[in-house]
Amino acid sequence: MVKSKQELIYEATLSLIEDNYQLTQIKVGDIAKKANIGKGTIYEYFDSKEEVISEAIAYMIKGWVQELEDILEENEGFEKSFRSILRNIFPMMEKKQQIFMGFLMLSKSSENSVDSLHKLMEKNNEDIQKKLLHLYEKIVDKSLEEGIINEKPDLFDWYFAVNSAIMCVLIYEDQFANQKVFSRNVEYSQEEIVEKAYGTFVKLLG
Amino acid sequence: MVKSKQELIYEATLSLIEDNYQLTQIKVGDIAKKANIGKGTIYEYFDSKEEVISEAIAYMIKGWVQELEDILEENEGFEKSFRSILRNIFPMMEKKQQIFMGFLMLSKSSENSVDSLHKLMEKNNEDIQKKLLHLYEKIVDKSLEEGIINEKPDLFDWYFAVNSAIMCVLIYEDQFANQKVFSRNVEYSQEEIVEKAYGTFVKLLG
Amino acid sequence: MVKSKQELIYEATLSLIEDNYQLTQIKVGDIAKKANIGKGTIYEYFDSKEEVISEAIAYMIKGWVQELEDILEENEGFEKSFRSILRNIFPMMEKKQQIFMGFLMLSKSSENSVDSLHKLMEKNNEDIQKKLLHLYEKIVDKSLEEGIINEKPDLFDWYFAVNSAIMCVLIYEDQFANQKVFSRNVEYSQEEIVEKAYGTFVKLLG
Amino acid sequence: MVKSKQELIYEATLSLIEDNYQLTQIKVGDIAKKANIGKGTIYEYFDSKEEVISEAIAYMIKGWVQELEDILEENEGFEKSFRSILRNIFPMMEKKQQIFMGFLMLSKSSENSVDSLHKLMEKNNEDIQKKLLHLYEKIVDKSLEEGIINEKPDLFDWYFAVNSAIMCVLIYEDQFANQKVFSRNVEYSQEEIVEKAYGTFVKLLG
DNA sequence: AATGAATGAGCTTTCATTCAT
DNA sequence: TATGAATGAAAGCTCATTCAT
Repeated sequence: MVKSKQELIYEATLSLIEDNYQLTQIKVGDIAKKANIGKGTIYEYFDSKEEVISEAIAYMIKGWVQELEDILEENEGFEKSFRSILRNIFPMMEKKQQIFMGFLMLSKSSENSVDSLHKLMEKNNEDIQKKLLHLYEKIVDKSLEEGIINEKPDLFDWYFAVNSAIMCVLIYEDQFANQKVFSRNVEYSQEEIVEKAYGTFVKLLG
Repeated sequence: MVKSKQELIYEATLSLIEDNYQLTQIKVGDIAKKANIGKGTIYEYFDSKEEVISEAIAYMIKGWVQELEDILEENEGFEKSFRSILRNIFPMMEKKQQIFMGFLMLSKSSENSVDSLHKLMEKNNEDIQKKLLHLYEKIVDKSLEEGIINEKPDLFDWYFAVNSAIMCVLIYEDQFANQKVFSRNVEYSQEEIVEKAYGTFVKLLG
Repeated sequence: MVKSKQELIYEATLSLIEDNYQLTQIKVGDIAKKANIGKGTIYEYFDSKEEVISEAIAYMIKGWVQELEDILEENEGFEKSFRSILRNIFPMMEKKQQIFMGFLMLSKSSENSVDSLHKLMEKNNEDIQKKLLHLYEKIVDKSLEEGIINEKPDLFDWYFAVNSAIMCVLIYEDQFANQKVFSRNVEYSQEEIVEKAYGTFVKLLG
Repeated sequence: MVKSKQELIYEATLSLIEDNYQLTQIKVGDIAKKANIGKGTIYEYFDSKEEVISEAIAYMIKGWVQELEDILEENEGFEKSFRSILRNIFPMMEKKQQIFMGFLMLSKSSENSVDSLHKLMEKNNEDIQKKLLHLYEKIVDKSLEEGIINEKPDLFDWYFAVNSAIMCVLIYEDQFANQKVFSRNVEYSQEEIVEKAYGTFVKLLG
């Protein structure tokens, strides 16, 4: 299938983010160059640089959330599904940590922001937050069905529990993996971290 | 006591951040205006705008960590101290969420960053991370002394536990307080959240 | 009769001018949209945007001059004809004042102009100027025939006299009609202005 | 006396207009180069390119009107003064015809204009128009005092009379001087044109 | 030491023009 | 013949930094 120009532009943008550009210093010219198209072409499809970036990110995140939902749909048991989800966080983290963490914490912080990039992102944020919350709830409901937890806790509590499990992976990857902490290597296998993460959920809600 | 020029500049910068400027769009001119000094003066004390911002942030965070350590030093019991720490997160969040969350997740993400602001921040990050880890460990050690937990867990585990407790406050403030989630208000009192946060630590390590 | 593509393009262009676009900010895309044709099509018939605009204007002016000449051809007496011409200036002014005034003063001013639109216009100017002069002369000759004036004055004098009569209408419409001048309304009926304009010619040459 | 930066910028702009740039295609970079200053400097003194150009023109015109008023103040008799004014039009025309004619016809034409340059000009136009009208009235009043005309005509009539006299000079310079019209040279001396122009005023109001 | 006027590199965006279909 | 997606040169404007005072 031929990629639409939009997708081409999204992917060029995301690949710049992978190259560790900070969002705010991505240049339209860079995107065009990566995508092998003219600068002007970008403006045929988007109204501004900010729109390109914010939509590219939304595009990526929606993809991620979808991937994780697909895992749930496979109708394996809760534990298997959730562990599989956690395991899938690793490759997602690989290159796009900032975005990943940023969006897990999609926040009202930029509410009064003067920055137009952030203003535009908020338009997508609500939608993404909804999708994410929906995914979290599916996870929780599955654990309920299987009796892993006995009774559905408050919204905040189950949100925080799922989030913490995922955070476990993120924090490990972001701050411990391949690094010395207190001059000590703190290395675990991926499977060990998944174990800890899964355990976090159970401890918090079980 | 007379404020040093540096401090004057730090505070002007931080006050801009409180005004919800995105880091990357703070202008040297704005800082100078806030500080009531000339633009040129800033360059007598710093080599670049990036240096000003990153050091201002480091200055703020070190202050925060110090404040939290001071609470521990007051030699109240563990539970009282830790709850007091958690309670102190709220005002810190108030205006500087982005920074706060950003630094809790001080990460290797910007490792290869093209962005010079982030490059400079890393110089301070290691130092700050060390201070933070140190604070976390003091917390954990205190809980050990009092038998709240029985045996010192692995570095990653205790780090994650303290971090999760703090995250509980952050996530509540950032994503639930004063907002509808799933069209529902999910309001808790500050004390209820402190309760949940403290409980998180206990559940994870207890 | 089917309109030629060229005419279609001229009319789209002129209608943009009526909409009060400044000449220099008319976009090829706007013309194409107005004309309901593709942008590329315009370049099948014209070499550049400037050519389109300058020829559209020439097309319009030649039309005007022709209209005025037709009035003279009707073989009414001089006074009736000239008054009729003056009366016909009003609707011409309506929407295209800038053009109208610009062309009455078609000038050598743009002689060394760097601007390519004006360079191209000059190609048409000479032709239009000739037509206009010819019209003026016909008017003067008619007045001679009827003894309104006794003897044919110098070229500059009769040109200036006809021009002043027309200017009388233009200046009234452009600067007095529907406006306060010195905080006073200075309103005349169209017929009163025609009277003044006609009188101007007679006073200057009679 | 040292020229203010503003004046420097005005003069650079006006000198570009003398070089026959069309207003709309003057580049900020050109102005800066002419003025021997950096592009950025211009934005220290003006908010936009349009502001620079429109204020430069207003600056020039106010200068002209002042020059002509000064002549009236010299308290020579009417005829001498008015002829002197007319004589002074020639050098003003020399290089800035477009502007000169444009402003004599300062018009409501651009009222609904989409073009921001013209929008800004209008802010100055009213002021300039007032000054011009004031000058015209002084001329007329002087002619009244000396009995050149018997009774003060209507506003429109005296405005049109003075304007026509000036137009006589302008049209001669713009369309006849140094040009062939109908293949004939139509050359007059400057003094002959002043004679015709003065005569126009007298014929129209006398 | 402190300043802020001056700078110009570097950015986003526009739009006339081309050309494959 | 007609098209409009693609282009990239060109322009306005911003702002970190310098440096004469």
